[in-house]
Amino acid sequence: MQQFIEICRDHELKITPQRVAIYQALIQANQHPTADMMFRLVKEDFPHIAFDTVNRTLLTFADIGVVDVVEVFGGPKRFDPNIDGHHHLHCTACGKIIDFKNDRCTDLEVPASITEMFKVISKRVVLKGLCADCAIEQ
Amino acid sequence: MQQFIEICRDHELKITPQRVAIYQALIQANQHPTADMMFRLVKEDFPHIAFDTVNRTLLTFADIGVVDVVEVFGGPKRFDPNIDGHHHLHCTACGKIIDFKNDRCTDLEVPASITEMFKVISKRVVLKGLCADCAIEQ
DNA sequence: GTGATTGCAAACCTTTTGCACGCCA
DNA sequence: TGGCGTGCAAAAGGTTTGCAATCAC
Repeated sequence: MQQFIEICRDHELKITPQRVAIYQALIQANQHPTADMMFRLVKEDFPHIAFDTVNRTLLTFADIGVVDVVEVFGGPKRFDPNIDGHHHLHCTACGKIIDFKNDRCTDLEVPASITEMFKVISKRVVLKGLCADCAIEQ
Repeated sequence: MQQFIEICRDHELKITPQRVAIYQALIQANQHPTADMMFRLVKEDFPHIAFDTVNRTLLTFADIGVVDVVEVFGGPKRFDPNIDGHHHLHCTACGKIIDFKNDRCTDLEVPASITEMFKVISKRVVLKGLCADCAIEQ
């Protein structure tokens, strides 16, 4: 939380009760929430908040690196409070996104032929398939 | 094209002029088009086609494996006529998606701890950053 | 002929925008 | 106090749905 306040100060953002509430909900959220999911979550502790505030705050947080906007295959944006280097499994049946850590993926070197023509900021391995629950049903 | 007809037959889909036109536009498209971009493109040869037909056909094509729906970070769905194993660069400034091939990425082994709990269908390395054009402007 | 497909329009959902009011610094 | 941030409402953009007419088989 102290860290969050510092990041806001660094970016000259005011510390408002709404931003604090959204940040707290975010670090509790575990399922790569959409803006709407975050809105419902924050509203429990902050009933008067507007959806619009939640959405704009999440975008602001993405700008300053507090959250990550993750890759999706259509549908609403999804946010990831986990900004450590990690990778994703996407279940094509239920839409769940599962984080995983793996050194072989994280240490994968981007070839020089790419870095010469493209300034790489982030790197992620994305796997599509079926999660355990959905694999059983099929 | 013969190949396309066979795939349709395999999936019991009728060969309609619309589907043929959309398929032809697709193999010419090079920039991971959205449904709307495809609609404009197809309309040149097929002025009377409805946006809806293009969109639904693309989703059907995705179902049968003729196109791939690619990962995006919000915004409209984007389709990829290139279904060979390859990887993506996403320019965060202009939104361009650039394909690249790289054996080290393609040969990356998914650890058994993942495949045991998740049925992997596809694998892709996704890099975010700045393309050459946008890197100059910054 | 029959059922899949198309075109059209409306509905739906998500995201964006403009503006007046309120609050943090 | 000044200007950023919020809440509200409307608009915009993309996708989905239902239905009648049409077309491929």
